[in-house]
Amino acid sequence: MVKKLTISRIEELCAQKGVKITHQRSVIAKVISEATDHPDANKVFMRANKIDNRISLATVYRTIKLFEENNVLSRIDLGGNRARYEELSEEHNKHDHLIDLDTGEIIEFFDEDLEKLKKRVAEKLGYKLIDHKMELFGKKKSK
Amino acid sequence: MVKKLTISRIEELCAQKGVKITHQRSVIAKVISEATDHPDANKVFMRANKIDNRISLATVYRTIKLFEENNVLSRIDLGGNRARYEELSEEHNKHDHLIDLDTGEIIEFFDEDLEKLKKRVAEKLGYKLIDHKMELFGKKKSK
DNA sequence: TTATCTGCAAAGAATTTGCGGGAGG
DNA sequence: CCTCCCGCAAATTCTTTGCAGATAA
Repeated sequence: MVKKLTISRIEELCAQKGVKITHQRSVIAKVISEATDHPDANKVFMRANKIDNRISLATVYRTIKLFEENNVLSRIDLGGNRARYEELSEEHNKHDHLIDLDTGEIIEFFDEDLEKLKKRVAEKLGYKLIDHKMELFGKKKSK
Repeated sequence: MVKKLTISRIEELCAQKGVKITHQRSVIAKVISEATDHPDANKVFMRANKIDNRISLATVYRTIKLFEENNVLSRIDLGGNRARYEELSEEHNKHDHLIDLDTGEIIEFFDEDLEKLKKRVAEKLGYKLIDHKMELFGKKKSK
């Protein structure tokens, strides 16, 4: 054991779901929970490894997959090849992404009407909406 | 020259945009235009290669990239690792995807209100909406 | 000819896996 | 001990590229 880290939301969720939290998993969870930039696996690795250099890239991948399978983490596609990740928010915090095509900046947003409409559209097709992903790509309007 | 193929919509678009159409590009365009299953690069290769075995996987990748850059093709993320593709529809035909979580079936749909709302949400954030991707994941409601 | 395009095989990048050693019951 | 976990390095998988010949303008 190295030191006790504050418990991240991901870690809480894991506890709820019965996913065992080891030291490295805890560090990886913390890194992802605290990230605001939707890091890819390698970024997560670098940050986690900086906190504790006993953490390997393989473990980062294994852990991310474990988290994904247990729905405490979500993979997002922001164009480009590598997968990027973010903490899976609670239902009422779930947000979408708007990517600034000029700067690459990612704006998170939530729109109640949009969420309702998604649900309604799925219903109309005979489906119960379980999950969804949406990315808007836009350019800032010069005032 | 082997034989004259019917001209696909992708090919038309290329002509419009001044993208040179070679024999292999024509075959690849045709394969993608006619596909209804959002094939990945390898599937496109196998189908194109079946039509004309002078077509290599490298060319498929190069051509897909060319098409993507010229906006006659769009890459979609349906979960899983590989990129998948579909013909880019005209503006008024642009659709989203609903993925059946039980069967993996992909349902294409278009909802006018949803499109308008997306645009409005982007505006509200100060952006002009250029493009967007949306996938809904749901389960069929047992009647 | 001159520029562009292709196939092939090799290189790269991202992700996964086999294996033997470790950590914690 | 027993089981699950981890680091390491090798293996896979998907995609890109260098090169020399083929094609087309």
